Amino acid sequence: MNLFAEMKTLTLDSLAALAREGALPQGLDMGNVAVQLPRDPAHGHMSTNAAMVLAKTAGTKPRAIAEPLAARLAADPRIAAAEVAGPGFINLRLTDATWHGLLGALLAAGPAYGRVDAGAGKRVNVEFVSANPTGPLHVGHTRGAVFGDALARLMAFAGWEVTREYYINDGGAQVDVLARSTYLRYREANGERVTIPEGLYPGDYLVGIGRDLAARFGTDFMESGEDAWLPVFREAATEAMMALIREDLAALGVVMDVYFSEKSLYGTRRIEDTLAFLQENDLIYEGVLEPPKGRKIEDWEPRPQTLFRSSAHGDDTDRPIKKADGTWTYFAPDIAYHKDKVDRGFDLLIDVLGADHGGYVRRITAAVAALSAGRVALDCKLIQLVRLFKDGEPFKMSKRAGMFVTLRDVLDEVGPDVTRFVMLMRKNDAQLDFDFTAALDQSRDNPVWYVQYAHARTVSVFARAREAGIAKMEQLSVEACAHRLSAPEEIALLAKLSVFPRVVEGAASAFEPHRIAFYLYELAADFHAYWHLGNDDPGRRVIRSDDPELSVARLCLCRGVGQVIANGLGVLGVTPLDELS
RNA sequence: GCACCCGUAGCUCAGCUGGAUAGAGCGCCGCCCUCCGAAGGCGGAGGCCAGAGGUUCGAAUCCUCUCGGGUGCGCCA
Repeated sequence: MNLFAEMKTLTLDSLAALAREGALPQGLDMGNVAVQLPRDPAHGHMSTNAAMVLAKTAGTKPRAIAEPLAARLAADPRIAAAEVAGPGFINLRLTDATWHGLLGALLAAGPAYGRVDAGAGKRVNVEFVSANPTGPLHVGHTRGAVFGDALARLMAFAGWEVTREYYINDGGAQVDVLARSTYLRYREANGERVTIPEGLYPGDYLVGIGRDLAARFGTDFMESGEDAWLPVFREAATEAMMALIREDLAALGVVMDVYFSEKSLYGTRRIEDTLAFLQENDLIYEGVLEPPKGRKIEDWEPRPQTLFRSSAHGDDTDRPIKKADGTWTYFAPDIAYHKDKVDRGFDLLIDVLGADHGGYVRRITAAVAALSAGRVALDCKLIQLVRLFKDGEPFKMSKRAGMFVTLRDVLDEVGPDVTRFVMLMRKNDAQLDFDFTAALDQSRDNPVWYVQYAHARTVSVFARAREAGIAKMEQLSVEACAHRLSAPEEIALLAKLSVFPRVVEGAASAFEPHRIAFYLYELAADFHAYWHLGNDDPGRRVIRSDDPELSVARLCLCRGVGQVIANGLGVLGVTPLDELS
């Protein structure tokens, strides 16, 4: 049930009726007509801008549209009052019965409340993390993982069919570096003293893999040349790293649907075929790039390369797909990979990337536009840096990875739920300061705790009700008692609950899961405020042993709040708590 | 030099794709509570939305320019 959608439909129907009657010109563009949430509660529960938006093209004054429209809207049984106000807004106040109906629908829908059909079953591919398989995931990856997964959940909740995907960069030079680093650990496990030279990966996490390989191959590769062991070690080390990464993601609550290997693109003509396709469309040519202006590159010399004409699709320059020595740049397999995604029939592609990949967005977007002839949109979301703090001090690096704070380090400090919520309290393109101490604080200052506390209250109140002997609790239905919810704060709370589907819709269409987190914080604040009213005035407590019917009505309201918090947290991938530790 | 992101209360940030008198938390000031309906509650001050133009009924939001911060810019991915 989406009251905003219902009211918008009603508004559009009313406008159509006015047009039929000749009160409005036929065929007006209704695209900008909206039903909105007024900032000021004095302006009613909802308002519509229809009269102002249409006045100009209708060749009349806003009030000339607003008056008859308001009269029609007011005739609807769900609407208590429709008043023309300000420059031409129509402010709507809904009847109490409408709100009571909403609560019934909410509780009936349960976990499905808030789902919308904006995606209409269209298919979206969300690619995220896609870290090089050369070590454990670090904080930066963690934020990307949390964002990508929450976005995937959000899109699914908004009616999209979602595929979560991880692109394994196992084709480039960095996996050779990994193999060499692992080989040294293998020698170490065979009793040799090794030092890891500059340029190789020094992290402790390779020690165990070296040991495993020593157990598997004994000393077989101690005397061989690199040609012999490199492919073996590359394969084994990459596999081990991906296992590690899957475990890290699982610990965070992230499960991918598809792991796509870059390597699978080589030797299968898939890159060649993709480029041939572009060639046919005159998007590939041999040429020489201009050096970037205003920036000195020491050893710049013009070289002929194979270039992709990305400037034909919105990029500011063309991009190399082959190095001067004729081998592929990373861009070539990336194009083939995105071609594969397009061919798999997705309607929308989303890439979640680190902010340092900002310069890459234009060219890959151009590539997808070219590959799909504009049918498939690619949207790249850039994830900004995370700065970690503990007790106000910058958080120190990990012991096991040697250089960076790992996902495991973060989980060890605060656990997956807190990590996820905190990382979703900020827009993806804003830098995030994450203070472990503050994130575990039990006070209003801490949004995670505040929202969880609200949920726990909506649960614990039922135990209190039983203790208080609310006898008819189990027998009374929402329908039978909801009419007792008439206090302004109760209607206001119901109105807040009615906004949830609308928030979901907006967040999904903007690819902004953080909106859910902020909504939940607001809802929690409203609920706590409602709850506290009972401290000063026992008559406003949820549980009134002298009035079981009213108690049950208020319990239903609590359950509704709890349900929405649980649903919202579900979208964020955070487990709602029934009690606080 | 060019491109992208950003600039909102003293601080950290929201602002529902253009709506009405710009919001929250912290900090500050005032009042209340010390009750297991616990880990606090209520209220107040605080703003030229970086600046200047433009678009229109209406701009923090869209366009242009300026200033200030971040990121990136062939042979890494």
